[in-house]
Amino acid sequence: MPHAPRPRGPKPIRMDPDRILDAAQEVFARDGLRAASLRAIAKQAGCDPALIYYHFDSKEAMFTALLARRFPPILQELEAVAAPGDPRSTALKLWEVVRIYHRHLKADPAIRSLIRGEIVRGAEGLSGLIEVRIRPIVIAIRSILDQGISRGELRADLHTLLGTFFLARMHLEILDLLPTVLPRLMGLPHDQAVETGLHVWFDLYWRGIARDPLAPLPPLPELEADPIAIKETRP
Amino acid sequence: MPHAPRPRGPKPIRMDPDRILDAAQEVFARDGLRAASLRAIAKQAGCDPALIYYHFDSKEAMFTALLARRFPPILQELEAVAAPGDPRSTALKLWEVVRIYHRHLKADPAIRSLIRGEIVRGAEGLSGLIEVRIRPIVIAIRSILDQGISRGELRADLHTLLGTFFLARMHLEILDLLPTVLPRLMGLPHDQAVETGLHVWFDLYWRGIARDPLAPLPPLPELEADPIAIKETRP
DNA sequence: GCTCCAATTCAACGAATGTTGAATCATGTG
DNA sequence: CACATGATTCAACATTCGTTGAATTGGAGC
Repeated sequence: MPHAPRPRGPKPIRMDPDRILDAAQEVFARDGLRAASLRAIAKQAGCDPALIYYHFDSKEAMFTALLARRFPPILQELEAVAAPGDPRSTALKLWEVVRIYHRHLKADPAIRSLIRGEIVRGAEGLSGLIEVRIRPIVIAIRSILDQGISRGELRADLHTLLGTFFLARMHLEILDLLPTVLPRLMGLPHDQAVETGLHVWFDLYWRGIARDPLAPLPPLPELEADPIAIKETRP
Repeated sequence: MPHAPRPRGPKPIRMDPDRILDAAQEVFARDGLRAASLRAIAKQAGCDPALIYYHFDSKEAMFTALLARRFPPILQELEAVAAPGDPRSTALKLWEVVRIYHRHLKADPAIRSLIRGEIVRGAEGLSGLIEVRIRPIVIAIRSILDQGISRGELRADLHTLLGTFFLARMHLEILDLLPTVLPRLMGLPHDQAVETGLHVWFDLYWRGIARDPLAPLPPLPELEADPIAIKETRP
């Protein structure tokens, strides 16, 4: 056993905390939030589990950091669409909401899982943070619906809070479940399950909330498949 | 420490395996599926953890048993509604689907959690079983939609598989999230959050799928709040 | 070249988990 | 009453988890 004692010190390349977050995101996406272990995250990041505790206070602090780098860009885009100055029709604005959601969340199952499950039950310290992040988003989308009523484009008796809930929530379900459930359940090809599902859903949703449900939807811009790069690593 | 050695044998009352399932259901509902431990279930049931392994082969076998006693009654009721002989209007039939779901799942967050999360990822052995249980339910609901199209009550271009997905899935979301999310997010009273949410949702959904979206819905029977008794303990 | 500090690794701790084997009791049957 | 059998408990097992303290290294500043 005379192999040399392994070097203990730092590797030539310093570990960027953001790279740990990338690894965490990937492991969360694969194993789920609770089942993801720090050891698995460390392995994915290529470092020792203890190093995570040097950069973050705890596992929960990693969640917070994940939320902190993912939500603000989403909120910023949503608030731009919700700004009263935006002259587009309500239908186009809501479809833009779908596109923004889609662009930011499609490639990030970890955040979806976080939003999905850990709101109801789970670490109590987390839910407060999620509230802080999600409430402004709800307000932005809801204001689009409120403006739509004022403009006479949406039915006057629309419950805008629940309408917001329906739109955002079903979007998550479509992203997470359609690609896996539909093929296994009904033998449907899953190639474009999400895109098809979102279009069918938006059509049904719009008929449900529009003042004139039979008026055809305007042409909708395509969904962009490319995920959003969270952080540009400079060369 | 001269306390007498505790009796090791069986308690005067035999432990019914169904009582263990009841306990499991309660603990799953409280802690979630993964976080629920056999020790917590045993404590809730008032027995030793090892006893669970006498009545069930493993933790997974408990899940199977839980599914086996919950799903058949739901399916039976749904298939009765989906029978082509049923003369009721499609709107009433779909509302009846909502009521059946509601009656059986409202008081059983454990099963909802099982349906919700463990389909996508998680124990692979489970998902097959869930498929076996869920597929017939999907078929029943979808056939209601198909019949609705044939009768001219639903829009001809309706995607019935996705329509089934939307109806059942949003129902689960409403049951689980509205009572906890809406009050915390928007200060809404949660007393009748679920009932209100379901009515608003069904109204929107029906407008989305109906051939004549502006025709008013027929009077809908009330939702029954009382949970279904799973097993009658004979006296 | 020496020193100090930030970054990293190693090894271990305590707690919790699913599971098992052996021991113990209760009860019905001969 | 003896005894077999089914039901229950105890104690322990091997893992895994989040977390921590000490040791070790590389590089920056003097």
